[in-house]
Order: sequence, then structure tokens, then C-alpha cells
Amino acid sequence: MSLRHAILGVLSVEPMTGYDLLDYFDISAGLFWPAGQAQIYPELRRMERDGLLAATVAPRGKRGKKRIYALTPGGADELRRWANEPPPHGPDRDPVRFKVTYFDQTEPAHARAYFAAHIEHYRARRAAWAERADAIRARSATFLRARLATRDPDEHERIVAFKALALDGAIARADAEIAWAERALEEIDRLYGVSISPSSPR
Amino acid sequence: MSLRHAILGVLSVEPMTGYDLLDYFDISAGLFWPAGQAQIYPELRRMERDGLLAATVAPRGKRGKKRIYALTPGGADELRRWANEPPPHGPDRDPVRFKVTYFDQTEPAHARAYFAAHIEHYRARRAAWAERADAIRARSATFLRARLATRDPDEHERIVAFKALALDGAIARADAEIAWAERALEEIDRLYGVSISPSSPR
DNA sequence: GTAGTCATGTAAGAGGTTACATGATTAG
DNA sequence: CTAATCATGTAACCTCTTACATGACTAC
Repeated sequence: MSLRHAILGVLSVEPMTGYDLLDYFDISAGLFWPAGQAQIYPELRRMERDGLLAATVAPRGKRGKKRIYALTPGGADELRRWANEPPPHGPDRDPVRFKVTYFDQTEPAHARAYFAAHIEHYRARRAAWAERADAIRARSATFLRARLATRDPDEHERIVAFKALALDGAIARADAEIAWAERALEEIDRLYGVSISPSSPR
Repeated sequence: MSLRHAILGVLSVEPMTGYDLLDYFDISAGLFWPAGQAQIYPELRRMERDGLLAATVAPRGKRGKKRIYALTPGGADELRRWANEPPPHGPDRDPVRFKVTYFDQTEPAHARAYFAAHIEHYRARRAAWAERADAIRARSATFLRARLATRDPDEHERIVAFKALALDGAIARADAEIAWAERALEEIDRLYGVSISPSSPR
């Protein structure tokens, strides 16, 4: 039930509407915990019902309305409680690797395209994580600045350090994925002979 | 819908009952795609309904019965079709890393225990994957031997190579996780001062 | 007989995805 | 006036988890 904690994490900076929350899921929380609106709106209602959030209905223009959600003390407690739990290591399914297990049943061209796509995928994710890590370390990420503003300056270094550390883990994982896929491409060359295509590196 | 393909993969070696399948999920398929009996039995029925499997009811003792499932040609096609699809990169949620994001709200002792547990977790998984990779490369894994027996010897090298490659990816990932967690422990020392405990390495 | 293994299911619930659906407000 | 954005929901469906449930067979 980590969607709940992702929401608590965002709202611990400042109260906002579900719609605003969606933006934060795109840029920051979504790097580790993507979620769409079909998940967020009902969850906000449940969290309100469970006493983790309090909503105030604010007018929007003349007739419009919006619900601004804020953490309750119970919500802040729950966020802290969750952060103090051990690592949530579920059973890890690995569909990408699992499929490779059956690559003897494919053409080498498919195997090459597969690993190339894997590399592209993790290059893109790596870039997103690295960009965010830089913004965190430079303390230029606006959402981080808002968070730091609510905290004692003594704590700032640690707040920044842990967020950067998490992103570093994701980056290291991406690097491992890319390195593996590159070794895989070599292995395919070894198994089938070197590919004819100019292996266009980019 | 990869449970389905995990089942097809196991049954592509030889027909067996749901109960036998469960064993294979523990030792081989389960390394990438764990599944319990509450998932497998109903899925077998659905796959039979969809024409991917054919079941023969065999007697077991005097009154007992069991259903032995075998791939149909359609099932074999589906396995090949699936293997030829691009990498199934879903949205990756990362609950372990996500929680680290909020470690400024925890005691350093918790942070240390957290990363120690992460290291232990991946050490154990790494060992399981490495053991399997060795057994695959040595061609001593019984399930692999059964598979090779059904295939042209020309294909054996590739079958072994792709299975080993997949496991190598998992191992590389585990190494990256362990290295990250070790860096994290150092970072915690830096942030809070070196821990008093003898840091008992094992 | 009794414990362990073989064998197969169902039910409830949690969490996530995709698609559908609606309407107000604001900027041009 | 019209398009983009703000804002909030519902419904159907899929997958997985946990727990409950049953019964035959085999080795001791």
C-alpha cells in the first residue's frame, strides 16, 4: 500500500488538490512510484475517510469547487511509521529477463532489437533520474525548496542526501541494466556471428 | 500476462500436473516468475479453455485422479510469439528506493538496519541465481537436461547461453544493489558519524 | 492410524490499468 | 467562441496474495 505513502510524502510538503498531486507524480514521486488519476482520486477519499488527510473545499472561480487535501497529524505519523519499516522486498518478478530465457526460439535480429530497446529504455530512465539527482544536489528543484523551507536548516543536508542516495541507486541499477544488455549484444554476436548491420551506436 | 508464458515454458519440456508445475516454479521458473498454487490451478484451466493446453486425466492409485497438462501446437506457437515480443517494460515502481527518500525522518540505526537487510536480501538472491547459472552452464540441472534431450544438439549451446545470460543479468543487478547499499552505509556514517557497533561484517 | 506428500480447488480482497465520463475556468 | 487546462470522478477488468478447504495416497 505504497501509493498511500507516496501521497503522504507529497502532501507533507504542502496541501494541494488531487490535480496538483498528479503533476508531482509526473515529476518527482512518479520517478519511483508512478500513479494515474484513476488511482489517486479514490485513494484521496479513502485516506480522508481513514483520518490521514483532511480536505477543505475551496471555490474555484464562480461555480467551480476543488478539494484541497492536507496531512492530519495522523497522516504525518503514518508517513513516519512507514519510513521506519524494513525494506519492502516483495517477490521480484522479472519479465524482461524471463523472456530472454526463451531466446533460443527467436531470430538473432529480434534478440538484438530486444537488447537495444532495453538499453534505450534504461538510458532514458537513467537520464530522468540523473537530472533529478542533479536538481536535488543543487537544491534547485522547486518542490525540494518548498520542503526545505518547512524544515530546520540542520536537517537540510540529510534530506538532500537521502533523496540523492535513492536516485543514485536507481541510476546504478540503470547502469547495470545497460552494461548487461551490452554484454548480451556481444554474446549474440558470438553465438550467431557478428551482425552485418553497421551496429549504429548512439 | 506472463504467468501464462511461464507455464508454457515449463510445459514445453514435458507434460505434467499442476502439482509438479509448482515444484518447477520453486526451482527454476520461480527465479524470475514466482507463482503460488492459487494462481496456477485456475490459470491451467483457463489455458485449457483457450486451447493452449490439453489435459489428460490419469488415475492415481485406486480412486485418485490427476490432470496431466501438455502443450498444444497453439500453446507452442503462443510461447514463440511471446518470446518474439519486445521487452515488457512496465512502469517500474521501486518501493525499496522510494522509502529511502524519507529517511531523514528515521533514526540512523533504522537506516543502517535497512541497508543491511537489503544487502542480505540480495546476497541470498544472488546466491540462488548464481547456483542456478552454474548448474545451467555445467548442464547439470535436471530440468535443463530434459529440455536439451528434446532438442537438436546444434541448438544446445544457444539454449544454455540464453538461460545463463538471463541469470547473469539478475546477478549483475544483485551486485549493483549490494554495492549501492554498501555506499549507503558509508553515507550514513558520513551523515551521522561512524557507528559504534563493530559493524559486524559477514 | 497417522503423518507427510500428492493433488486440486475456491473466496475475499488489495492494487493497478484502461477507458469512459463530466463539467468549470481561463487564455487567446 | 474555442481550445487548453483545471478538476474530479466511475466502471470494467486483470493480476496477485492470503486464507480456507478438501480429499486421496504412501510410508511408517
